Amino acid sequence: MATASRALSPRGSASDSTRLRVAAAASELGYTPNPAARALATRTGTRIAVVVGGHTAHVLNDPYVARVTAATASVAASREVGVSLHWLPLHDPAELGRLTESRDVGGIILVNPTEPALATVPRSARGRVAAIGIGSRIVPSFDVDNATGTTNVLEHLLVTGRRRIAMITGPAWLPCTRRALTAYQRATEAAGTPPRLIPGDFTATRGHHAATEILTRWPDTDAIFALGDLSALGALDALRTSGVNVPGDIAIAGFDDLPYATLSHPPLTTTTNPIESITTAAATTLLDRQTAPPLTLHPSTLIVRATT
Amino acid sequence: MATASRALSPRGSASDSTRLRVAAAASELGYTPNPAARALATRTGTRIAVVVGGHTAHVLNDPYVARVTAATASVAASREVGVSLHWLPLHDPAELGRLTESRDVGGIILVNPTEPALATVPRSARGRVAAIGIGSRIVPSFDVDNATGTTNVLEHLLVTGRRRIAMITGPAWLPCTRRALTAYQRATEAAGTPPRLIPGDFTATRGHHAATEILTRWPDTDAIFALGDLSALGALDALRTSGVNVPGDIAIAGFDDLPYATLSHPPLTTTTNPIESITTAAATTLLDRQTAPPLTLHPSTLIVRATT
DNA sequence: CTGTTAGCGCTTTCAC
DNA sequence: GTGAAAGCGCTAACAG
Repeated sequence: MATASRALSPRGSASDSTRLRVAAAASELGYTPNPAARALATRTGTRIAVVVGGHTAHVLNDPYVARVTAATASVAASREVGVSLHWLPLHDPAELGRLTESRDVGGIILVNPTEPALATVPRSARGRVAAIGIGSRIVPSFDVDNATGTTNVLEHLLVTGRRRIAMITGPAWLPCTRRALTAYQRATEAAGTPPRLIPGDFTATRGHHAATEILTRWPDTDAIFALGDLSALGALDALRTSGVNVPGDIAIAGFDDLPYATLSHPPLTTTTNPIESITTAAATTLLDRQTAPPLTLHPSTLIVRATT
Repeated sequence: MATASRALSPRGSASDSTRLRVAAAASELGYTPNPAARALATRTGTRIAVVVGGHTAHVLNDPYVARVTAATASVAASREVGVSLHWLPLHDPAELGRLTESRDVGGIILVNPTEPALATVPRSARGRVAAIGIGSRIVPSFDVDNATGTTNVLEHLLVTGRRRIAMITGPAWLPCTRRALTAYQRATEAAGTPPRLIPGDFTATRGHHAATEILTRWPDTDAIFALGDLSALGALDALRTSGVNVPGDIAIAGFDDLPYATLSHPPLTTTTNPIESITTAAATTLLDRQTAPPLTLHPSTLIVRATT
């Protein structure tokens, strides 16, 4: 019994002969390991929780979150574990603590956490929590390289002769927004270009309004960079309505490279957000109990289409 | 110990007094049930598998599949179980049998199954498998009401004076395509209108090509109905490029009501596909071990925007 | 390296 | 209605 267990496990010590013998017997009898029993014996947990920070439960319907969940569920499948999806109310992150205590949660993927939320992760949970977004001393972070992505976009805008570049940001509480913001400030400063910031929330509607606002506040703007393709598309829509020529009068660039980015008129210049690979990396780390570096950044690559 | 178990379970027989006493003690000691132990004892499974039929593993990256997975993971979370995501190669559906055998899979949600795939579900799995798409004698189906959705769209097109309506379908192997097709044939026949069918695959690219093909094969077409918003958007793009006026010359309608549908020029008329509610219904049935009717159809509601 | 022995935390007989 | 005892299928600890 124990021998069998050892033989089947890659890290158990068993001679090659028994290993083979056991493997043969196993397939002979149609043996299938029972993850529940294993989880009980090793108290290792039977699922990994995807926990999404947000102000309303609505975040659970976000397509971006859906992609994270699906990618996690896909790598989880190969380890015979499951994934559950939870909303973490940012005004009361206590729920996170409960999940880290839960005996059957083997790992937690924190999506869009805030500093306060990260602070509630107990030290004892080290190695069982990973973040997509910012991390902390005990939570390793896996994220898209927002700063470089933003810098690349701005660089491209500058190289193509734009000088008065406005930016539509994401929600202020989102750490990734802040990183992009810093990159923007650094770039505009270096170029001796005036900073023009409008807060956004990643939605098309807000992007639309933001663009209108930009037009009235800074009529001589010659480029708009929106954090999030949906906002960029909304902005594009607003400009078209106002009779502004894109990219003739104003260039537009987004962030994410959503499927629809290629369908707009003109097709949207943007930079990729490889969320599936990011998620896979985070989930793999958790499931294989690897110790991850504090920060793993996945590159965002610029895709120049016709709005710039 | 046993008493406690009985008291905590809603269906256990215990007097109200002990039930209260146990509940008090439980919260006092911060007791948390261990799903793995329960799963082992009841051999009830520790996760539910979302199994997606398709020809390549690429289906796992489909945003539609992601939404199904996320919705499942969300209801699963409340029952303390997880979700895993699997690709079911349609050319070799044997994997499905393996999953139904697996001791730790408590339920299976079959996405886009085909008849052959459904045939591999053993009778013994009745009650542990639900389908989003077509079902079978032993697999209850949860789906969007494709037929009525399609009929509504066509009705709307007819009422607004369109007579030569072309349809861009989905992949032929997808049963939902066939249902929509039937509705289309019925409607065109009733209206004494010529059927004009072009196969599609739900992508924007294919929608683009399909529209071009429609233009050359049936130049007098006055409406295009695409199964899937992405295809509709692709078609819209093609028409614009060809200088066709939408909706002046040709009306366009899609199916799904994706977020992008509102962003096109003009905004796309479409009909909803409430996949989250559908999924929630299927998952709930599985997790609560309810017996579902053979077919549960969720309504698709027409959203008239400006392409018709 | 391999066999034996205890549990992991719950539910389920089975007596009382 | 309630307690005692026997597992569910595995791995960890301990001898050999």
